[in-house]
Amino acid sequence: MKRQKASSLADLSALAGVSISTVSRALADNPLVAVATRDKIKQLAREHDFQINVAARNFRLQRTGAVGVILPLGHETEQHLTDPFFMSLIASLADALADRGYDLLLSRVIPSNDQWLKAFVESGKVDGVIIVGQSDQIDVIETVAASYAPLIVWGASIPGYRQLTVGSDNFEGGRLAAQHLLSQGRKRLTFVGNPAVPEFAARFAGFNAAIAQAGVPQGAVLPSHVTAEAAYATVRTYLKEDAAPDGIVAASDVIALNALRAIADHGLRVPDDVAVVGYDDVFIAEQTTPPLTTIRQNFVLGAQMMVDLLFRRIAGEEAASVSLQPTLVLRASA
Amino acid sequence: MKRQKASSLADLSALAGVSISTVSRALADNPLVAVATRDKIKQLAREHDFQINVAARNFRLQRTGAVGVILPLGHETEQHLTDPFFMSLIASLADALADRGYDLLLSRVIPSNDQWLKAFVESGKVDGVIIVGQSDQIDVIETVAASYAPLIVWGASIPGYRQLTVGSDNFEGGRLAAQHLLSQGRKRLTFVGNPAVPEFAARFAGFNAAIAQAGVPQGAVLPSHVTAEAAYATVRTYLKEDAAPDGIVAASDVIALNALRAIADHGLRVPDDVAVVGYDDVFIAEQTTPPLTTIRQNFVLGAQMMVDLLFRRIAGEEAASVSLQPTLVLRASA
DNA sequence: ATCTTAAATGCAAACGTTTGCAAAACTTTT
DNA sequence: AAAAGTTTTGCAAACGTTTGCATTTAAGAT
Repeated sequence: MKRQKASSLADLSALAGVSISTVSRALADNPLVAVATRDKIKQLAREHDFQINVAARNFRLQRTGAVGVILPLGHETEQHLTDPFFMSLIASLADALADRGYDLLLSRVIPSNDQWLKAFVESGKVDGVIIVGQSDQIDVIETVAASYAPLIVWGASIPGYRQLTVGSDNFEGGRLAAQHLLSQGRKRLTFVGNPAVPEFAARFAGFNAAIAQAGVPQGAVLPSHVTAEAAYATVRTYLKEDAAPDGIVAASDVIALNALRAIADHGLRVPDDVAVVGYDDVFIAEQTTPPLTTIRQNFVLGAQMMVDLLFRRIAGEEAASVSLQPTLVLRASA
Repeated sequence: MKRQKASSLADLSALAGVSISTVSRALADNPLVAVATRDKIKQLAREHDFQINVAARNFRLQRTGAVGVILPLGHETEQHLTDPFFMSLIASLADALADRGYDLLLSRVIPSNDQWLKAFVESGKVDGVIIVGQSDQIDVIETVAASYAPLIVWGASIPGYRQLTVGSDNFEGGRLAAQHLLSQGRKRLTFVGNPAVPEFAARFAGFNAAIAQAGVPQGAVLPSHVTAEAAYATVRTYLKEDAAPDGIVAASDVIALNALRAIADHGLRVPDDVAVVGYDDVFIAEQTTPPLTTIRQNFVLGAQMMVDLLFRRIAGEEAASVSLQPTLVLRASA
């Protein structure tokens, strides 16, 4: 009993004694083909462990079977791809796409001119694009989004912009963080993070809103860059210069991590002297010393939403931006 | 002056008044076509910003233009994809592949049976496969590697196995770590990590070799799992039970991170009471409190080597496994 | 038995490329 | 000016699918 591998519909059609068309239809469960024929062909396909040529199919169907996931590395070139939050998001995206039989084409882009997205979209390598993080490329994205529907962005939904976004409510997240510190009776709050990043700007706005409502003095902002060294240096310097804050809201867990270190190096204790609230709840957040109280973004849900929206757009349907609610995760740092 | 987008060789051939074949050859710099013709066609292609249909080309050439990057999630299901080391490696792989015009197809696999790799390879979706981490799937990999050449593995090169590997010299890394602690006069060393993971086993062996050579008592091993909680709990328990070690070599930075926390929670100081050496030098290693002394694996070089070897294999050439030398990075923890 | 309708199958084109081979267009040699 | 060579171009097939349309086969109605 020979069980040669059948590697094309033609092979299979020869084995079954029917035409290629019939085989194609049978495997696709097309009701046009008789049940008996269909079963026979499927059985044969199993026996000869037939795997359809995906490239040929996609070619014929004029699609690619892949979705591009792009990380624009705008202001913080080194940081992005290794950022645990983005990685977690990508992992979840890979899963969500795999569920639909699509592949994930990973691409990181350092925007050199404002044509990079257009070029990528027109390269025909993907059926849709997911951009992870708006970076400083909102306007570039907006331009392309105007004429290219299957494009989803992880980031902030900004009034007046039409790009389809999925993101957590950064304002609310910032508010939650500040409110938590305020509720502990802390009064000298500082926000660490670069407000030029749109996500961070929203978090900062929420932070300020909470402070305003509580009626304590306006908090300071330390416009730190996202890189590790920058965050550390910023906090370190701040602690030396200024009256010490009793609470820090960091724009990301990575920044918080470095704030923890700067505070420790300055001889202060967390959370006794200074409380720290992070943002993202990346997997190392519970492993820091002390473990980080932080604002959790649900990246599994986020990834699913993005993929959902993307396929709706690919199918030509309407879809609206989604905002996910962040939650406060209590650990030891605040 | 109309500048419609030309979307196929046919479009372009109509514009240039030559045949499709000539256009194809011209764009490929085939010397068969006259220089003047070639220049004209190339100019036209630029003007109408022609992008060749990659799918069609790959289909015709019977290749996919993609390389699969697989993360087998054997013993440590949750840990892998978010592990900063793997992510860094993947990022570098994406770059190295992009340089060669290849795409990266990300796939994470939870091995349910021993057919997963065979199925993936035979799916025809990729021209080659890079497996990141052997996990507990060495034998599965070995079976497929016997008949499928374009397969490269990040991991340990084990005598008797023929799979083509790129990896850092884990034995040497473990030795370096232990030696560093011994050179500080520390005498009670402990290794934290699960030796069932092949990479970790080699690191442990190097660790033991250094101890044997120094003539101090044999170090203890704490076969911790890689997950955060497990590592923390293991070290915490150990510190309570036993005479405290004065040096810990962790099998990874993530483990080291948790060791730091366990030590701090136990009321001991790093490095004064217990020194800690990590492994990998992931990006958070310099951001912990205190920053980690660790063994660096050069993932950029590693990724390039893997891609190099892969393309040699795809081209049908011979290639041999590569072992990279790890280096000790001195920071504050040891 | 013949005609009509329905169900099942097959034919052939198309997707956009690359490439072996044949043909055409130039060059050089005689 | 024809023959022989050389360079340049074009024809057509092929890669493995899917699918509109035509055709065959089976079933039902008269």
